[in-house]
Amino acid sequence: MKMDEKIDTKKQILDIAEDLLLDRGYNGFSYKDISGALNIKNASIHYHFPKKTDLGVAIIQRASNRFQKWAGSLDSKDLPSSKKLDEFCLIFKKFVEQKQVCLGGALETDFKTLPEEMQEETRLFMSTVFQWLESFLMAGKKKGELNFPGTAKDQALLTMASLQGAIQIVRVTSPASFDATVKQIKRYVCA
Amino acid sequence: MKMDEKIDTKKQILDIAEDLLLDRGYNGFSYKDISGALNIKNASIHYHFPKKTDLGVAIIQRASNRFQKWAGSLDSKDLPSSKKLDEFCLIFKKFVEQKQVCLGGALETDFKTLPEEMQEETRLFMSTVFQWLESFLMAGKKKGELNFPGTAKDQALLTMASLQGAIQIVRVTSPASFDATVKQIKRYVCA
DNA sequence: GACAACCTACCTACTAGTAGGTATGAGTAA
DNA sequence: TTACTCATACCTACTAGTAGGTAGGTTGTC
Repeated sequence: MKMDEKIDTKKQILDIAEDLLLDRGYNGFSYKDISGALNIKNASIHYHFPKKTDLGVAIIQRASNRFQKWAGSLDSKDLPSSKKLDEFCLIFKKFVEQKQVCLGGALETDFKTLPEEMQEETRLFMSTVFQWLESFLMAGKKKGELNFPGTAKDQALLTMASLQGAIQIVRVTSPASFDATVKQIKRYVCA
Repeated sequence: MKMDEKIDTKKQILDIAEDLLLDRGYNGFSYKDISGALNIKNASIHYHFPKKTDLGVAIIQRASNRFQKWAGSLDSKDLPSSKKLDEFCLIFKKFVEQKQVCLGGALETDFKTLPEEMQEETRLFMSTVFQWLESFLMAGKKKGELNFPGTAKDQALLTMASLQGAIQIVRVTSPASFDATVKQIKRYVCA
């Protein structure tokens, strides 16, 4: 097998495992689900990711890198803060369409059952997102484009909690309830 | 064995199963965890709850009854809306102290792996909570004790999503972040 | 004697994970 | 060119342990 085919399989495993994680939680999928979907054997997954922990850590790290790339790209754009906030909400909106939850929500709910390494990666990932969100909100307020009481940290917590919760609530209501929640957030912060 | 001992075991099973559900999710615990904690055998749990589905449904129904009793009791009290909102947040705060998530959040995250009956019970439970929250907010606004833009339904969605998300976020931050989120919600709605 | 509440003993299916073998291709060396 | 070596990426075949669940027996109480 060629080099690029090897990389491809590893990437496919990650893609499917990430989907399964956001669909059913860390304890809701097994190597069998992945191998079945890719038409390979369980042992092949163990070759790329010896332990399920390794797979879990890889998913979080990849998502973390993806977010940092996304954030860096958005920061360099000259857009009004409300449009940037829309972009942030759009990340979640994409999960809603597939009735998936966000990575943070999935991992936090399963947190107590996660191996230590995954717990640590989850903390790092969430802290990265929170740092970006807080400084984004702070900058927006400074520019007079956003408006909220309290500290940017408080508002970042509320915003993140709302989006994370709203995405889960969609599973017992409808995608429209996510839009309604976003609309309500924006009524508050978009001055 | 006496009647009340039977009832007691069944109640203990429910208590422990509910704790496990809020700790680790529906796929994160097994009959073994319950039987071990109660020093009984797996088969005894199957006597009271033939299928895990039956156990899951019973947990949700009990929580739903508990909430309706709670809501009925609060509605009959003559308290300012902001105090009543505090009481509602206090339900969640109790979970935070044990680093548990709320029932809705746990079930929604595992939703796609739940048996059909549990999915339906989850929808009913959440709809009960939402109905109460919406009419509570509406009444509070009418009395001039609460203040929010948009409809009471929109605000109910935002409030619920925030609390549900905040409780989960505690697992990667600290209990203080829950308090900060609640404070932020109240800055908006408590006129 | 009937029934409730438990038990032992078992089942099948699945879990993550391992040991060891094989096919393929790239790199080197005569 | 051929032949040897090596690593990659997969495989078969297996393990021990756990999952939810069942059949049928025992015990204590009305």
